[in-house]
Amino acid sequence: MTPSDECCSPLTGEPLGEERAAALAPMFKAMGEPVRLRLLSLIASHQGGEACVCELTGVFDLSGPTISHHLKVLREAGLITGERRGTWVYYRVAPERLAQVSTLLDLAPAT
Amino acid sequence: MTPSDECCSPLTGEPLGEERAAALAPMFKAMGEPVRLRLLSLIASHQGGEACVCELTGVFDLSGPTISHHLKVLREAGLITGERRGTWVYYRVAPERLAQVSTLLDLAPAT
DNA sequence: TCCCTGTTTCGATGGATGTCGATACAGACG
DNA sequence: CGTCTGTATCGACATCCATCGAAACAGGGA
Repeated sequence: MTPSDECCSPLTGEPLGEERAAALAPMFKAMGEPVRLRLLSLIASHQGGEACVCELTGVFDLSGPTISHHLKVLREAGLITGERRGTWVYYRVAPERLAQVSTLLDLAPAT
Repeated sequence: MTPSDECCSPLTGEPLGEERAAALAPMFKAMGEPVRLRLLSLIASHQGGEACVCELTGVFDLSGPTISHHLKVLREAGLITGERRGTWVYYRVAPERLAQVSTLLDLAPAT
């Protein structure tokens, strides 16, 4: 499913339709795992806006395949993008997707 | 676990610590289920800022216990609060929690 | 070419989770 | 008090998911 949907009115606007909810949920689900949330944070806060997988694996007491799996989930949720440069693979966040979620949760500033 | 933690600097600020991530993940996990995301949206967008369970059950093709279970997950994640008034139970969102998440995902406006 | 390292995929497994029916609890009303 | 309705809990079950080791793939160098 291509997440090329236009953006999101806040939750408070109108009830989320079934399809919209089904499209948004995977993003939250991806961030709903502590390791993945930390991975996302590590990538987002990394200098240069990107982080090498080789730098991420060492942070956790988890096997390489497990880290790779979590990165795949984040990638398929559209939250990060990966690029191979030579031997190493670099990941960076997808800012528009994070902004989309942030906007969704923005309750009306002042009622 | 009391979610009385201080607020959140954006993801881009510094890497999320293990505890902070463990505290935040349940919120995302709760919203990572389409039915729960719609429930949250239904409550958030409902007139008066609160919604009766009796109005929520009919929206979905799911049993009462299942809806009750999802509301419990949202409640335990701190995203909604419930109050019984007579026969019916009313739920409303916890604005500060949603704002917390929204802020967390707010990437620095301009780098 | 062969090997070495970094990363991903595969297959298996134990534990978490969404769903249901049955049941229990809470409050209103005769 | 008994009963009816709305909501929550319980127990069970099927499915999903995080994790691992083994193996495959990618690229760089000897």
